[in-house]
Amino acid sequence: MRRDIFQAIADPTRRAIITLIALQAMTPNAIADNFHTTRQSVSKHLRILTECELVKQKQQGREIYYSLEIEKMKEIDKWLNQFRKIWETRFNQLDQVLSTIKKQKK
Amino acid sequence: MRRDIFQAIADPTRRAIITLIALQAMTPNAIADNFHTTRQSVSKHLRILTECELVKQKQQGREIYYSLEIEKMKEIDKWLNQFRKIWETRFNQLDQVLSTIKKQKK
DNA sequence: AATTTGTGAAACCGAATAGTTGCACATATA
DNA sequence: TATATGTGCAACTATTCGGTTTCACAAATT
Repeated sequence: MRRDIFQAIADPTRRAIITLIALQAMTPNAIADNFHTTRQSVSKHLRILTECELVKQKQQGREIYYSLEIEKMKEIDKWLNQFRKIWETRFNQLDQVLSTIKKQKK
Repeated sequence: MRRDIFQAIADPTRRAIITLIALQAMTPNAIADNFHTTRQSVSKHLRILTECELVKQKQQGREIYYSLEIEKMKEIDKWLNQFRKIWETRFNQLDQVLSTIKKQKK
């Protein structure tokens, strides 16, 4: 049972949930109303999101409000950093390297 | 057969492949040498990465060099933008909204 | 021409996944 | 107290996934 942030955002429903609760905390029922799925299904997604600490909950009587753990989202951004360095470079390094390899082989 | 970029980067081996070929194009065999897996397994991952246009290939005789389609990576960055706006805000908006909802209910 | 090498793809398998159904439990409300 | 509501969780099912094995084919090498 792999439970990392990349596996968590792989599912489109979970990405939609994340976007939905990013700005305001919501209950599972309220979240489910926004999709063509059941409350139980949303509950399962929330469990997965909670397990990888992407989401936090606040009990409010019998209702549970879920909201995004925004700090955790930075981890994706952090992973992207290595590629950001590349795409910020003007010329196409990849083609350069490729032709370099080609030359070395000859 | 859902084939989007988020599902593509969900697998840790695929993320490793992406990192590996980000700076220089490599053949499937060369890639496989870097992991504890078979060439066929890598080939399957490359197929998935190709299907969602994260990777491009260049035939070189009987060898095929795979390299990262760096532009495609920007799509993840683009998706992150909506959250970047939030985490760049100093105070915690989420708690604010939550207490607002609480007040409205009373 | 025969053999080796690099590759894609199909068939198969065990594990994981998303969703549904049903149940249990706690908190509201009548 | 009885009923309605909000929720988590377990069991089940169909589908997908990652990996292995096997085969086919084309390009190099002998």
